[in-house]
Amino acid sequence: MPAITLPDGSVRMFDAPVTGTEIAAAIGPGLARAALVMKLDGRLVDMATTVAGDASIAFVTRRDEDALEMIRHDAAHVMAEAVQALFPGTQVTIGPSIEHGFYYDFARNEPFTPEDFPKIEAKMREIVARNTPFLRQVMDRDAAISFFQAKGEKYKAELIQDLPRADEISLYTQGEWVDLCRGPHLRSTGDVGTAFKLMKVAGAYWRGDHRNTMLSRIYGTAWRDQKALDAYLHMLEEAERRDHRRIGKDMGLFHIQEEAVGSVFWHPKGWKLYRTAEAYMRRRLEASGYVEVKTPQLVDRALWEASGHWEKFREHMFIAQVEDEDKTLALKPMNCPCHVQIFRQGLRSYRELPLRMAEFGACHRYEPSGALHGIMRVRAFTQDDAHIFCTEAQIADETVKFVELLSATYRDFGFAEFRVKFSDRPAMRAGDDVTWDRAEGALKEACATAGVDYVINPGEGAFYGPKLEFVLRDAIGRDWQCGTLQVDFVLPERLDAEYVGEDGARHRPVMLHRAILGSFERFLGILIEQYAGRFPLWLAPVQMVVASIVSDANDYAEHVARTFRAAGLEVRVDGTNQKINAKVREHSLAHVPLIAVVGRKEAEQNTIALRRLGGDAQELLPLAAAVTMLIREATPPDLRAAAGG
RNA sequence: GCCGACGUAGCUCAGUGGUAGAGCAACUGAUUCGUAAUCAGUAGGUCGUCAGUUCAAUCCUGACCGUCGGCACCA
Repeated sequence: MPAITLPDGSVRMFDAPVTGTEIAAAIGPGLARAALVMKLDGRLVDMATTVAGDASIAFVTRRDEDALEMIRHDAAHVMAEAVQALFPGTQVTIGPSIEHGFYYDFARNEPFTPEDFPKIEAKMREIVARNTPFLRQVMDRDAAISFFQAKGEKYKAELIQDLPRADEISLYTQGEWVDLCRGPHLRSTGDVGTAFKLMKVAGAYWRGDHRNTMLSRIYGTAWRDQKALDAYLHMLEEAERRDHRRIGKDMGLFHIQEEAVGSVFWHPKGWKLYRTAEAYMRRRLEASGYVEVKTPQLVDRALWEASGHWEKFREHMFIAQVEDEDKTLALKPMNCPCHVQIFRQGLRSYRELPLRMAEFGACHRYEPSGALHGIMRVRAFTQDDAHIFCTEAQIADETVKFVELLSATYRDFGFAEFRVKFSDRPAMRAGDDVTWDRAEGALKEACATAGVDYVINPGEGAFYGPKLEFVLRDAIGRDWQCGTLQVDFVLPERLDAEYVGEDGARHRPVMLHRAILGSFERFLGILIEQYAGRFPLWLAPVQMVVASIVSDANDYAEHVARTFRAAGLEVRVDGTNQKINAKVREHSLAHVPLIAVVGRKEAEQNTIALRRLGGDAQELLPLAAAVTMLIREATPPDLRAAAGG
């Protein structure tokens, strides 16, 4: 006699066990049509699930977020059936739903190409139109293994073998086709709908391990309806326009070429942007009690051996030899060992701690070729790096201070939101477990004090200590680690850093490795995408163009430019022989925030006609007043309070 | 590094087994014009590199380099 409680609190009695389908039908024909999946005591189950006892039930319709995930999951099943129908001999492996869609990994000797998509999509539409129910079936573990082995699906058999003993093995059939799946599923293939599209093919290692076979992955996207699909595809096009590689080229910010793979050639405008960011960081660090240093690029192998990098990191290091000397040097992949060398000069006192040592350190790392990505992932980059030498008792306080500094910095650059990951001990690590316990504990405690919400990122810590990763998202939705804070008990030990304590004895300091932007290259790449090249005035590499209407006004245009330049603005003059329409268009497309238009009238009256990017209004302003106003607007955010703005 | 796709003028792209085209940009000339494209002309390419097939290769084949999308990696 199940009593079914519905989301509105009402209770319905049934005199025998009922399926979700029957409950929905009992409530009304509209719900019976719309209900795709049932939430049984908070757990998603098939509509065909029988409810024997009292339960609370909610029905998921197409509009619910859960439904979208299931549409995607089921689309993966539909695609798998289509692929196996079209390409006999292909084995299925796994096919989950993901953000915006789904994928399925297939084992096939010949990889798929995008040219196969139309065929597969057509077959998928057939399967959807066929509208066969997804039927759940529980099978004995050994029977399931032999079932899949008999079908030649050795990957599925392997998956079942590794499933926890306690787990029920469920199979889902859709017509003739059957797949191992935990479920739940929509009612039938028709519920998937036709708002899907296959997007790309890719290789992917079986079980994510590069020692395993490479499978052939097909990515697809799926939505509730065509409108949502179209909106998504449109969003992707928009995102492509924001791509920092595209904008970097269009705006002439930087380039990369074959002779220096993974290194950036910064052009004047890009370098101006870089310097603006660097100057900002330098002011921030000075105001936060950091001292800045500069350490060598090329350092003898001996130091890297002492620090542990030679052992753990050598294949990622650029090694340099000199002909006349029997020495091996390496381009530094990190700044930390060098900073310890500065710390070790002379005898340090506890009174000097915390010692915050910053460097805009240029590092080189031999990154795998497949990892390179524009200026976001490069082999030569500059970190806004610093190492805080402190006592264990100071970790929490320094972490809190750091998080505050990082938040203020991100906010000033226009990133209101960022995510934090806590990466704990990796498999390959230096230091014993007791030390790791202490380091992780201290960092967690500090996070609690700083009020930082984080997600655990298991096993992803640095080899010398746990870390916090501050993650920003690019235009295409990819996450990038920018800021980081790492607790390190190991390196001070290895490199023998010590200070004299209050007690007169020698002690080991703790090192906090920390960066806010991470690498300038990566951060600027994300910044470019964030603003799609339309930077706020203080960051814009060219802040103003003075455009003359007639050549008679060119001298005045130069005068205007000189006046603004003297006040600190980056200004160009466009005195070319073009119509003002063309000039406005050109500089607007180049994302110049301010266009000062000057003709005979402005020259006579000592004014400018100001036009701002993104608007078509014109403001006629006396030159002197415009300078005062715009210089104030162009003040970097950290200086605004001081400037009274 | 692995799987796949791609590489033609500064940029975006078209094209063909008989050594290449468009638009924009550039340059020259004319035009002096009031807020998102003035007109005309000129110039510009070892078709990523190296081999092979062929009477003939930018096109077909292979290797390499690079880029792009994933996977793996990211101290």
